[in-house]
Amino acid sequence: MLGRLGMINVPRSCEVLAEKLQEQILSGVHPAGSALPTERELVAGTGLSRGSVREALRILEAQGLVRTRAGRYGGSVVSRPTDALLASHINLYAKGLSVPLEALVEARQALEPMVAYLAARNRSEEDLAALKAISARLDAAAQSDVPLFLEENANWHSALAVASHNDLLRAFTSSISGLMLDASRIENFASEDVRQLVSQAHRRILQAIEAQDGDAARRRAERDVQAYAKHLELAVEATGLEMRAPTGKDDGHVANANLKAA
Amino acid sequence: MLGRLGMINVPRSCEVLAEKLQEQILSGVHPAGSALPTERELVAGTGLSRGSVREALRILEAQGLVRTRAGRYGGSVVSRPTDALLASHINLYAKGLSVPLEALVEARQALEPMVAYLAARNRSEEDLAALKAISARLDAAAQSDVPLFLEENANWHSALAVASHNDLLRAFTSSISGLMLDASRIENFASEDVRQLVSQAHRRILQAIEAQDGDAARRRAERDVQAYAKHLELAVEATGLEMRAPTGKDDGHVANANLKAA
DNA sequence: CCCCTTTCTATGGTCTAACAATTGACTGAA
DNA sequence: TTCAGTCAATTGTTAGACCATAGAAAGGGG
Repeated sequence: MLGRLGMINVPRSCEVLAEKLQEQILSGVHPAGSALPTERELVAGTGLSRGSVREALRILEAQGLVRTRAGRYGGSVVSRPTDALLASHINLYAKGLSVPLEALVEARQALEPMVAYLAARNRSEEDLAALKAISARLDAAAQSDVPLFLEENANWHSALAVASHNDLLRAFTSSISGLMLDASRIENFASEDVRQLVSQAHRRILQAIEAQDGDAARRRAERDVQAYAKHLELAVEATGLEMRAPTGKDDGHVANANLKAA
Repeated sequence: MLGRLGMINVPRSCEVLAEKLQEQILSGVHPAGSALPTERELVAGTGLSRGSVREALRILEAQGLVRTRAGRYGGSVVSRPTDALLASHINLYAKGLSVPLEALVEARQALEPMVAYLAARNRSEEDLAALKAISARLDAAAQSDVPLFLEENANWHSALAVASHNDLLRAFTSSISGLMLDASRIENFASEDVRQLVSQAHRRILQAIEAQDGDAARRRAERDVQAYAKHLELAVEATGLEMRAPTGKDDGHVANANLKAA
C-alpha cells in the first residue's frame, strides 16, 4: 500500500515560522536593514502564540539573520550574518567533533597559499598598512612575550585573509586561526627559534604582498605552512602526544592534542 | 573618571542561560549523548520562566548542541553539530553576503588539491567504492541529463571530501559544492564539452586516489580546478555577466552571478 | 511463556494573560 | 535653543493552564 516512508519529522510551530521567515529574508521580501513585523503583528498574522513567535525569532537570531532590540521603535531588523557568528559556529563544530590539530593544520595548508595569492592581488593600501602594523607588533613580541606573540600571529593571519577580499576564505581562515590559537596556547608550542622562523616567514610574505606579486606570495606561504607543519609534527613527536584521535571509539583516556574546551 | 566603555550589551536571560549551558556542554559537564535537565528542572534551577528556558534551548538547538524530543522520557539530549548544520550556516553566510561565484571558485581552488591529496592517502575501500559509483553515474549523466550531471558532480566532490577523512575540510568543501550547484543551476553553465572535460578530470583524479598516490591526486586536482575556473571565466565573459559584486553599494540593478536566493 | 493491547504519566508543545523594562519621539518649560 | 520630563509602542519576562506525545508498565489473551 504505502511506499517507503522516511522518518517523519513533526516540525514545531516555531520552526515552521522560522523557516518561512528565513525564506522571505533570503528571497528579498525583507531586505537587509528592513524591519520585520513586530511580534504581535506576527502573532496576528500567523495565529501562533507570542511564545512560539519569540522562539522563531531566537532561531533566526542564532542564524544571524535578524537583530532584535527592545523599546519603542525597536523590533527585529533583518541583518547579515557576521564573520564572528560564522566563526563561532565553525568553532562549535570543530570543538564538538574534537577535530584533531592535524586537521586544522591541513586546512590551513590548503587555504593559506591561496589567501596569500589573493591578498597580493587584491590588497588595498589600508590592508597593507594593517599587515605592517601587526607584523611590527609580531616582531616585537617574538623575543619576549609568547602569549602576545601567538595572539598577534592569529591576528596576522586574519589580516591576511581580510586583504584577500574573499569573504568566504576570510571567514574560514579567521576561524582556523582562532582555533589554532586556542590549541597552541594549550600546547605551548612556540620555542624561541620557531617564533623567529614564523616572524621571518611572515616578513617575506608581506614583501611579496607589498610588491603585489601573487605567485611569490603563494610560494612563500606554501613554504611557511609546510615548515610550520613539520615543526609541529616534530614537537608533537617529541612530547609523545597523539595528533590523531583514536580511530575507534574515543575513550578519552590518552592525552592528545584534540580540541576540547578548557 | 570612567575609562572608555564599549557599547554595553544587555543580555537577555535566555542568552545568559544558553551561554551557560553551552559552556557546560563544551567543558564536558554534559557529554554528548547525555540528557540535559528537563525544562521544568531548569526553571526550578535557574529561577527563570519556562518561556525563557525554552528560548535558550532553541538557541542551543540552532547551534546544533542539543536535540529536543517530546513525550515521556523525552527532553533535551546533548549532541554534536552535524555537517549539514554547519553547511547551512555557511550557506546563510554566503547568501547573506552575496558572495560572488568567483569567491567560491577561489575557495574550491584552495581546498580541492589538498582534499584530493588527503583522499589518496586516507581513503578506505568504502570511500573508493563510493567514489567509483558516483563517477559511473556522473559519466552516464554527462551525455544527456544536465541537471543530474550537476548534482552528481556535487556529490562527487562531497564524496572526495569524505574520503579525505578531515572533518573540517569535508564540511567546507561540501558546503561549497552545494553553493556551486545552486549557482551552476542558475547559470546553466555546463556545455557538452565542459561536461566531458569534468568527467575525464574526475576519472584521472580517481585513478590517483585508487593508487593512493597523493601527489598525483593533488596535481590533477590543481589542473582540474584551474581548467574549470578558466572555462567559467570564459563563459561569464561570453554571457556578459559580472562575476564580482559592484564595489560600491549593491544597487541590485545589473544581472550578475552573485549568490542570491531564488 | 510470549505477544499484543491498553493505560498511565512525565515530558515537551502551545496558548493566554498580564506586567515590567526599555527606548526613542514628543512636549513643554527654562 | 536646550534640556528634562512624559508618553507610548515594543520587547522582555513571568505565571498558569491545558494539549500532544511517546515510551514504560501493566494487563489480557493466546
